[in-house]
Amino acid sequence: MDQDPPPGEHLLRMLTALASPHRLRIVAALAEGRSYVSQLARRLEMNRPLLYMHLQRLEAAGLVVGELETARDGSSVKYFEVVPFALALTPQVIAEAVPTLEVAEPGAAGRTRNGPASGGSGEDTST
Amino acid sequence: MDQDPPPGEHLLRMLTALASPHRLRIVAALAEGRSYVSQLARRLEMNRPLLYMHLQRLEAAGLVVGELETARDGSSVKYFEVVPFALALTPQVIAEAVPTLEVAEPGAAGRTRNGPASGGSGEDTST
DNA sequence: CCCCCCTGTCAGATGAGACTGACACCCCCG
DNA sequence: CGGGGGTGTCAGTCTCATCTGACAGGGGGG
Repeated sequence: MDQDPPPGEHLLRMLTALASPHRLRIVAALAEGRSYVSQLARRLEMNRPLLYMHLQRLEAAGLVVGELETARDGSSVKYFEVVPFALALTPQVIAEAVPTLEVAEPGAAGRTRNGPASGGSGEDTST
Repeated sequence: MDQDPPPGEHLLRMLTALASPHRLRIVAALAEGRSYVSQLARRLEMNRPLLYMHLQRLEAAGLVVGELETARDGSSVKYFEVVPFALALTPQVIAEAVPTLEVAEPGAAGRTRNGPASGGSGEDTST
């Protein structure tokens, strides 16, 4: 089940996951130590369902991991902790990752939005 | 003139600027060499106004710079090129940048949602 | 003169994500 | 039994970024 997500897709996923003040704050909070959903919701003063969604997004991007622990008393508590990721973001990295981005999805929805594109004017390869 | 944008704000701006397949593609294209708007629009097969907006966003984040050059014949061409940025993205960096994020809109919204102090509930410092 | 290439900006339609309140369910404690 | 956490999920609303077509210029060349 461990497929290879193209670098471009993964990069985009990480960026979209982090491009949100709430999610940045969540990561920062988890960087100080693991916590469970309800507690974190109180700490950050946000609704549980909302926090839940953000956590799922972060987890989908591989930035945090959640584990449902069952205490001895039987109560279930879902702990989250941050993954020690390290992403060097440079134009070079982006340039190498982009070619693996899926261009657009034809097929489904009948939007055959074919573009005549340019009229073939001066496409030069000048520096 | 040269004010200090808080690290958190700047970080968020860069992330939101890059969290878009189109903008990633633009950066990748510019990484191969400078280009002007119309040419880039043809190359990436997107509308000029749209590309224009994305370029402004990238420029606002300080990831690219645009310069309006006037050729000898008087025609104006706006060239863009990528800025050699290098951002190391780690939980640590985020944790340090987040405290400088503006919490929310001040003034309005009298949500004095002050925590009734969750009492002595389970605010544990467990690891 | 008309045609072509370029920049810059806008009102408006569209869609995706953010956000809320409520629900079903579990388990312990008084 | 009732109350108090905790998780997981849902339908619905609402805001905002995105995307499009069109416009108003500036300037060169056949």
